[in-house]
Amino acid sequence: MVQSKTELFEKELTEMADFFKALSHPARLRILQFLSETKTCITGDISDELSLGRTTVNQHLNELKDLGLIKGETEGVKVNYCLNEATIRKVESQLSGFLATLKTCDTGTKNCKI
Amino acid sequence: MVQSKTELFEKELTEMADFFKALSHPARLRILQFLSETKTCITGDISDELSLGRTTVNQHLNELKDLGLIKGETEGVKVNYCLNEATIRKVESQLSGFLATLKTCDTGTKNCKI
DNA sequence: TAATTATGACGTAAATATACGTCAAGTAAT
DNA sequence: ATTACTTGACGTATATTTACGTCATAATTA
Repeated sequence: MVQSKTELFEKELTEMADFFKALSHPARLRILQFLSETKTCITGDISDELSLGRTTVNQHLNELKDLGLIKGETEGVKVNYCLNEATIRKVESQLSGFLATLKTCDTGTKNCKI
Repeated sequence: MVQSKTELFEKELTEMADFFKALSHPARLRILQFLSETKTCITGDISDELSLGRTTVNQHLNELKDLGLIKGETEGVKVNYCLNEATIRKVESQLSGFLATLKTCDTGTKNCKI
């Protein structure tokens, strides 16, 4: 029992950490950016855009999909990927909310060494 | 040469991803929260607060320090840890800036399957 | 000075993430 | 019907992360 201590933390923190994790790889950021830039639902091989193999990109897509950041709707053989703007807005407010509450002590206060 | 393809992405995306990665673990979020809540510079063992060993916490602290999210100033034997609010604000604006630009296509547009 | 305390450096086992190849199955085109 | 195409499932090698123990070192304290 060396690992997996995440259950020791509050659910909210863990959930937030999961969203940050989804955004912690340049390929996934690029995918989100790409889906947004094209202003369409992209079908099929996004791997042409990134310099990564199809299966790798698919893995990244699934991670984004699992967290609800993108949608992937099957249409025949192909799959249309779109941003899920609802979740993105939720994440945006949750994460910036967290960061916004982080305040340092005021300079001069007891124990404030800044 | 199986990995480390991050150099294939734009520097800006990679830098953002690095910040998000620093925030992708509940222990590190908890540390930031704790440093903020106490409104002081905490000296010494934050591991009392989390249910993690000292060396583990130290590792997390170093990751946060490497990215400039916290400061750790040595004072004798002890070390005072504080939030680095400047960097936190930078990350905050970077994050919301990135997410804010992510827009889906408009419903009804060609290739928009929403 | 000796004991205690605080921290850093180093090593390491287990877990997880990353990148990709291969195969299978379903759909569409010929 | 056969072929080509698109995707998902599975396996896997390598890299990285996580959690921690141990030892070393420097600074206090007794």
